[in-house]
Amino acid sequence: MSGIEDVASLAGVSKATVSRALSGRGYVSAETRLKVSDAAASLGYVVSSSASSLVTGRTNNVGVIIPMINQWFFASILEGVERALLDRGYDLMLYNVTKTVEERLRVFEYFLVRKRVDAVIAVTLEITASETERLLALGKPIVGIGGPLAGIPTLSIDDIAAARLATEHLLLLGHRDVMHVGGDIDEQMDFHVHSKRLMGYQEALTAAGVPHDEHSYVAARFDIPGGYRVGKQILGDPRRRPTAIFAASDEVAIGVILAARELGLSVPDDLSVIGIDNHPLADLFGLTTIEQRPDLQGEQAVAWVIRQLEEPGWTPPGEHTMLPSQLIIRSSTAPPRPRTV
Amino acid sequence: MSGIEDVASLAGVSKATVSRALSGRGYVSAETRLKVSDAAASLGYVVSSSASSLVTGRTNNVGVIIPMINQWFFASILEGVERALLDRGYDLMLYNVTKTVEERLRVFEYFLVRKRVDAVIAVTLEITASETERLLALGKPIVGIGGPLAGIPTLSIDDIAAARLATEHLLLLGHRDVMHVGGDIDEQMDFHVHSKRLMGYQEALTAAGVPHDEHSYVAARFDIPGGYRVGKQILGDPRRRPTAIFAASDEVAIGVILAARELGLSVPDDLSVIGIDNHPLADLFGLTTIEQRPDLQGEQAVAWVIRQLEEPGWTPPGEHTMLPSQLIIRSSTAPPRPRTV
DNA sequence: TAGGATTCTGGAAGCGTTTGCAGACGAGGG
DNA sequence: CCCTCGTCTGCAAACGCTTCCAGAATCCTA
Repeated sequence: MSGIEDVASLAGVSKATVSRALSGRGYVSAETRLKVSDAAASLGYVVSSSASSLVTGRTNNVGVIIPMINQWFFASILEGVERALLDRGYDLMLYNVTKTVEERLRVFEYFLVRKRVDAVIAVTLEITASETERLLALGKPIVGIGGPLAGIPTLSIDDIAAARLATEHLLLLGHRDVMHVGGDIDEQMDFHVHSKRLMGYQEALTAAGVPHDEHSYVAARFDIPGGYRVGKQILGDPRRRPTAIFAASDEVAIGVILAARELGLSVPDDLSVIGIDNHPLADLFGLTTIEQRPDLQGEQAVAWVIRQLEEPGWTPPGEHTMLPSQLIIRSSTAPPRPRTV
Repeated sequence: MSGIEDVASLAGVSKATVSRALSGRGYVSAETRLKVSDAAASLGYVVSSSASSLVTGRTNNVGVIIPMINQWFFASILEGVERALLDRGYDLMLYNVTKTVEERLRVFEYFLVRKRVDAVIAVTLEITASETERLLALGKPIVGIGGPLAGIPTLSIDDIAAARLATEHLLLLGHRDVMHVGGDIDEQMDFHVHSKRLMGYQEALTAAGVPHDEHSYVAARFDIPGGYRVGKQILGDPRRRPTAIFAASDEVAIGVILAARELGLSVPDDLSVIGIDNHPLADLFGLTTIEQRPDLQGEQAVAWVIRQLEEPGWTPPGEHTMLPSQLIIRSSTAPPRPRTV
């Protein structure tokens, strides 16, 4: 491995000039710049990032804390973040933080603090006050996806509005017996998504004067099998069966659809189903849904974090930014079948 | 941020001793070690990894090149790799390399070379000879998941054997009309998985003396909608319809099952379906499959790479290691329905 | 008790960059 | 014609660690 010294002597200039020529900082004549880059290329020289970081204090790394990878929402965020970071010449350091206490501790106490990252993107991180404090104490830009989260700028869709929109769609079709299959409130891995979607659902019903109680909401594991299991349970009992279900995610919704099919129920004739996400499988199941784009959320988070890095003093607009989401109507929702008296 | 100097003066020792005490290298008395770690803790000191890397030449980073994240197989590998690396105190640098030529170039020419990683794990990387050469030229440990790949150690399941096993299971049940829905040979994102699974299928049929031709194999996009589309196509035509389908992945198999259901066909009464993976959804669909554990493959790759790092000269056993995989029988396969004459 | 081996510690020399400072040079304005 | 200003370059001092080396203290062993 050749160092800057070798390039300097080959190009017939000093190390300082090589550094300036290659980094584009400070004055270098066009002619010298060319000589230097030729020399560097012919030697296959690349700057040592450790040496460079040591003096500049910048690592060109961004740490990403994410609770899981193997799920559409999270994987999409990660893809978006990765793409955006690489585009801007930053590297991505991945920290998959699960529920385990010791793992969380390790990441917070140890990894993030070692001067390895310039900034942090925290994805739906349920975080304690002391952890927030620790992150802020780093003095590094940090943006959360999800939220809101006291003290750090976050972005997400407006979960309440999205849930309201979904529920209103069902109400508008004429449904009066709408159940909500959501995530377990006690088990939300993130910033209260589950309770916010439940809230939006309740708001819509209340506004429309449609009665609802605690039996209108059932918790499910947040994936297809989870939706399936709850779907089987709810739909198996004809007296309990609603005319429409608002599922808190497309995966749950698809599980419900599978359960309905298995019970011989037609969607949407016997049951309307709506979800949230616009998951890649939504189209296959004709699922009406509220779209969100986690990849774009990832890109946005990167943009903010980089902007803070390159323009000190700048801060993201507002504590919690809500991205728009829109209704996509497919074939899983329809007016309720006229009641056979 | 306090430096080693501060810790040294607080503990009343030299920088050298602090370094030794904290890193555990060289002689330090128990008493001094304690003083030093107390001082470090009270100052919130952590070593600067740039400074440390600069002198040791080690970054404690491992680069992971992966073609996609949003798919069970890849996400699982990534989770396995991440967990294993963090456990050993290494950080993970993520490079999501898609098909784009310029992106590949950028990663190979630029990112990996900047002295930022100690080793590389390449996941199902379809790689040119010159790229391989470039990777090897880094002189850094590198392990591939997938393979084989000339010159670098790789690991994967034995795709041919797995496909053979799956096909044999169908043959053993008495099927003679078995089709294969696989990936597009021309589009394989990785180390010839698709052609190897096709080959295993053909081998099994040939060995059993069951005739097969180019019409026995149909290419599908490698996901649920892909399997669904091809399933609709194959199963829609009663004259063409086989009694069993071996799908090259569980996602494709699930798509086929969905198509069959939609056509009013019963699985397994009218059609047996088997896949490969043991995807989380396999259980929900009662899918018989050949299990593989991408997370363990990831962990294994990490183990090899770290061992090479910590024990110079050691190399993984063999060029291409094949992991065992096993048949999991569920309800999607059964003997063919007796022919109604 | 002497002498070597072992344990412990500090000084100082790097590791490979970036950057402040100063000097050199040419151009342009008064 | 002199002075200033903008451009260009090199010297040398960091940046914050690790580690070689040498010296001191302690412990065994003969």
